[in-house]
Amino acid sequence: MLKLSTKGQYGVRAMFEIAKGYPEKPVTIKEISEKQDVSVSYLEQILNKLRRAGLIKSVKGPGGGYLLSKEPDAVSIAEILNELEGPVALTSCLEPDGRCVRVDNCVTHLLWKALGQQIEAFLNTITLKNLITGDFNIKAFIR
Amino acid sequence: MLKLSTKGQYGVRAMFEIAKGYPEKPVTIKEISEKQDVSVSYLEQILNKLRRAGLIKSVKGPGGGYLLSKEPDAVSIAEILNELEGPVALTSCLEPDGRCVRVDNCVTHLLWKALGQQIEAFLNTITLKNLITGDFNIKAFIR
DNA sequence: CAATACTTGACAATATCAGTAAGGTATTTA
DNA sequence: TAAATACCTTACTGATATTGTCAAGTATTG
Repeated sequence: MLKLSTKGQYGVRAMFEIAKGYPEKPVTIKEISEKQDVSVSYLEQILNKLRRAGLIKSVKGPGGGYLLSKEPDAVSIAEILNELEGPVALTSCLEPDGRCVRVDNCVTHLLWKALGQQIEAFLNTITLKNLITGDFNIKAFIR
Repeated sequence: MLKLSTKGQYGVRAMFEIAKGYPEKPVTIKEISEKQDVSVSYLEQILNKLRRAGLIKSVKGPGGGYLLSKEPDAVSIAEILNELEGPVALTSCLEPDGRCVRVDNCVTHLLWKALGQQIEAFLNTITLKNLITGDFNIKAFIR
């Protein structure tokens, strides 16, 4: 249960590659495609969204590519996934524009909301820098 | 992102209704259907799985219905969702029978694994009793 | 024995996902 | 200034999973 879409997964991996070029070296789609084994076409869709959201900047022409807009440790996984898949919304009534007819007598509403917050909180603490250095601590979050 | 299927949602709500009858009063599908606004046919599929998994027992004949197999505070939300949707597996390579070709150089593998564990840990601590009394503490999990 | 309730399996409409394809636009370097 | 490089946009399609419905049973009890 609770699958992450490939767009989200690939997006994070693409951002990881771009982050490695920070702050100077633009990373091309082709490089990302080869290193992360994702088609150029598909990556274009993904990077487009991320660029429009301001997470990355593009540099055209030979020697061009993509650059991170801010420092790797200022980009959380939550931000990336939010742009590609929207916010965590375990049920449709928890979506930004969703309304729940049953809210008041819905015993599970609070449960899903709490879990969603828990997930967001986790993803907010992990950044691209953590991914690069590999030093995010699993145990810190489990109690 | 990260949607829960209706089967999982309805399943938890159905278990909540059944839990309210614990330990004596069998709860019929029809009652659940009316109180939780889910079709009888669909509930049959869901309750079937839960019964086969041993989470509930069925009593046939007039006055029959479904009963919880164990105490409400011994049934976690994780158990219910596990039966209906399988274990948390954010990516296909984290599924029970999945193998990841890229594991070794996959920077995100550990990340998704950690998040999955975090989610499972949360769901393991919430029980049907918590749902009934409404006293699960959100703040306890967020740091 | 009739009412009530559970059991099973087949099936279909939708929606979402995952990915491809084609053609266009912009920029830089030689 | 032209060729190379790279990004941009839109449309489309096949696969898969979800979300149920429907029909025809079987079992139990009052």
